[in-house]
Amino acid sequence: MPRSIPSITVSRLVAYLRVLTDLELQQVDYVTSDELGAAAGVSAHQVRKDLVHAEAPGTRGRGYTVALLRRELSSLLGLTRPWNAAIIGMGRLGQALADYPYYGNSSFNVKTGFDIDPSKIGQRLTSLPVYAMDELPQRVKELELDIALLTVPVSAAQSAANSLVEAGLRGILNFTPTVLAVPPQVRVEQVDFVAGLKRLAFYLQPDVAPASG
Amino acid sequence: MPRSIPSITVSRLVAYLRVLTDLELQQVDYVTSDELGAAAGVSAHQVRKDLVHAEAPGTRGRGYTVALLRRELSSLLGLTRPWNAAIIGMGRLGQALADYPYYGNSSFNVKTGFDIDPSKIGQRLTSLPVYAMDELPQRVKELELDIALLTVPVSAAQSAANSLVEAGLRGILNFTPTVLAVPPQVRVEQVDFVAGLKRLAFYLQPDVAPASG
DNA sequence: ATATGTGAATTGATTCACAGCG
DNA sequence: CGCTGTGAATCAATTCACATAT
Repeated sequence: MPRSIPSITVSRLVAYLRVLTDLELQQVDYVTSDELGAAAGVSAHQVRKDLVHAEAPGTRGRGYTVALLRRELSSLLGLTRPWNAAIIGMGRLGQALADYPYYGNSSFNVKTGFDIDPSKIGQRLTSLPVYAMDELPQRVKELELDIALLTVPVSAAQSAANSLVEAGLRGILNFTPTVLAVPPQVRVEQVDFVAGLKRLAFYLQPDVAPASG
Repeated sequence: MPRSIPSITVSRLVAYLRVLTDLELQQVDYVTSDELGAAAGVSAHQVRKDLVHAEAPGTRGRGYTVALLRRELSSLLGLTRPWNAAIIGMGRLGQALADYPYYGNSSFNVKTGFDIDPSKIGQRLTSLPVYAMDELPQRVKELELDIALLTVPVSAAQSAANSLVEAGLRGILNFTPTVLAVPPQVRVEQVDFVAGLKRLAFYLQPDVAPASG
């Protein structure tokens, strides 16, 4: 039975998981939908509806068991197995991602970088080895890569994505401001901070009414 | 008459604007809702509904005038005036953002950085000057800063946000995986790539049905 | 002919209200 | 008594269908 959860709900589940991880660190045992909602910026109603997807029953009168719910969400979101990632494009952003400390105790292992620039290949600009793009197919198999963090220039984004798909990667975290064309079995998630700036600009205008979201 | 457009619509308008900017560069004169939708990854119906908000009538039988629609969306989104931004937290990510080339011909000017680490202050790690956090209030006024790119460690995020609000900034682009508590006149947009990775992980699981979004 | 613009229909998501359980 | 779990009701967003303009 293939599960199917709307993308917007998945986003909130990710947010709950983050809060629960914090709470567990602080050794909090129980949390109510009210508290969880406040910390994640949504209503208690919303939290309870979302948690239907998790198989972690709460205790009426008391709330949810933090440890149990955290484990359950973690499992639901596929974070109990390791995922291997590579950074495609070792420019400034790629390098920053390579040394980003907050993958933390998470299930993501950033294994390597790729670049077309010969001057970046082989060296260790960061703590990661960097390979040439045409080594992608063999390295994907060798390192069992699942996910690409795509940080190439806009002009190279689609052709890089094509290579990724061909090499067998199934998830792309796309940092370029481009809508990538990929086959349906490949999932793309967008991380576009310039688009974020533009959304901000809209809402900062004096005659625009604040709308949540 | 304060305009009010749902956040999800604003996101799509930003995407259309990007496509239109490309088309204008390629000297394309007209674009249909069909083409625009394909390039932005949404349906033609959706495009036409969204463009109700823009005052740029299309030509029946022909489509929209690229230049006109681009200008209109740009104005609607508040991108015809300059916005001044500062980077809060000059770690790796902050430095990468400081030197990011694609603000391009956009209306965002990243003026300066701030940090609490004395070793980062004053120097020019990047092309930007870096000030101490306690200079924030005066610099916000002096440089007429509008927007903060928040790239401090998670543990410092809320207190930094408080300082930003107090100093009078009204827009925060939040790179930390935290839900910031801010007064209603302050807008926060989230850029959380680890959350993006986690959403990817969910959809990469073999028993999860692909849902769009 | 062709593609926009928009009311109506549909689908989906959120909020409500309250029964049920601890 | 407090808080979860969930059907029902509301609200919002998307899709459809077609009249309308060029």
